[in-house]
Amino acid sequence: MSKLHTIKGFADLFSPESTLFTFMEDTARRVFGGYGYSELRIPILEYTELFSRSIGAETDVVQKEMYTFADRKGRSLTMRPEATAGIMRAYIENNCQARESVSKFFSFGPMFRYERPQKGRMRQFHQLDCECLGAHEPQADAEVILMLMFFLQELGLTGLALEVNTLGCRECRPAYREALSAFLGALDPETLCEDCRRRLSTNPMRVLDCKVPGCKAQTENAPRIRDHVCKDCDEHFVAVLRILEQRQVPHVLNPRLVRGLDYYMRTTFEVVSTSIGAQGSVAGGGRYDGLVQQLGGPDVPGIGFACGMERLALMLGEKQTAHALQKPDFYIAVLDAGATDTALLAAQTLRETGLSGEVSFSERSLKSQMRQASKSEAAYCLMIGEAELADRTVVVKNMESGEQVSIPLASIGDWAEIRAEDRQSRLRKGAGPVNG
RNA sequence: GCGGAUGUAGCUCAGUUGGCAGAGCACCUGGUUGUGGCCCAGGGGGUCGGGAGUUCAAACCUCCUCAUUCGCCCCA
Repeated sequence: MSKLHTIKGFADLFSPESTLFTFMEDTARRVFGGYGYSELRIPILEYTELFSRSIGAETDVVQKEMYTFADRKGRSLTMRPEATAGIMRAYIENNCQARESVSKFFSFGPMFRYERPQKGRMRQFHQLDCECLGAHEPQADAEVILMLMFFLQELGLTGLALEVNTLGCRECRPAYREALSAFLGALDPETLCEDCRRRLSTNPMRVLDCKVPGCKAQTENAPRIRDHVCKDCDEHFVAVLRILEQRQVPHVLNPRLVRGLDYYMRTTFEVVSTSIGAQGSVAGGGRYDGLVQQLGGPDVPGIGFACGMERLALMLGEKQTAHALQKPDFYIAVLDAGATDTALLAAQTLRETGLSGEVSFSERSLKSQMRQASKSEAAYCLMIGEAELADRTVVVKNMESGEQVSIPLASIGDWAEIRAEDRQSRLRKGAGPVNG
């Protein structure tokens, strides 16, 4: 029989990584909830058309990276490569604009892109998404950015850089694109990398984003979109920046910041880390005012962002910000097989009182069991064998002090209650059984 | 889609010019001990990722393949 393994780029998440994901989700609910965002859960599978129409038919994501297949009736379905499109579909389909002028959603879950896996990039990866629909004001952009930065701060992350730019709108972007093409076309193609020579015709704005030093040097004096946007776009961007400055949110204007998905316009932003490898983009987003209409809905503006949870987890793990796993209160060592039932029932009583811990089921030597108890870092080791069973007692050993006492089985609930209260008060004092 | 690296015990990894398959940690047994941590002695464990080739002889050399990983690309 051949060994089974996971699909390339798909992973099983055990603790502590899974714990980090829970932590991020809990923090997201708390922070985003505080801004009036409600959780929206959307399907993982959608009709392919949804993504090709929103993300852009010419993008790499749509052309090369989607998990697309036909269902049993021959309809083309796609595992979502990102969340925004599905949220737009849900918004339109449920007539959300009729119920409230502004709708704010957050959502998280797995996304799928057929890419070559590497650090911070999986084929099944997880994103945390926020979308604000119905507000065209620059204050909405600023609030979204402030919320994202606050969320990252609440996760305990530092060393992140916020980059912002404006991409112009349908009115002014074509003119800029032309100006840029003209500039790039005048360059000696030999001085650009192979990829950029291709981009000249496919997506000239991406040339600005190239990391090859030669290309960077060549585009040093390229026309900047900031200088080519229309009056409305400029005022909008200035208003966003004004709030960031008032709040003293550190940020850098990056004229080269362009987004890979077609639907973005005006404000665009990205949060990058330099400490987690080549895939340093931790979060990215921007405004997408035409998208809802483009998908057949009303003309409703929108702005949002997505966070890469695997990338956040890399940073959390690295800094060990992770909060941790609670140490158990007890470990029950079973000295004789005949005492196992009693031990199990005692453990159940302890847990119902609020304590946590495990029972040893195996008939191993006491030495081995004590080693287990020690390894589990339980506060107390309870021991029960034939002798204890006979006089209805249990031996309770304080693992820290080494003290041990024999208490009646019948009063184990009382003992647990005292212990549980003790733990509560320790938690209140901040010296609880939580390690950092 | 393109490039580099890696794959040997449960884990982390050594393994010289091709010559008996190794260490540390973990696990188990015994000793010591204030019934656990430290220490001592012993033990179980391996398709050397898989397949083919070269050779008297391959973990080591060649080819193929699978997997992992880091980059490019792309993106969060």
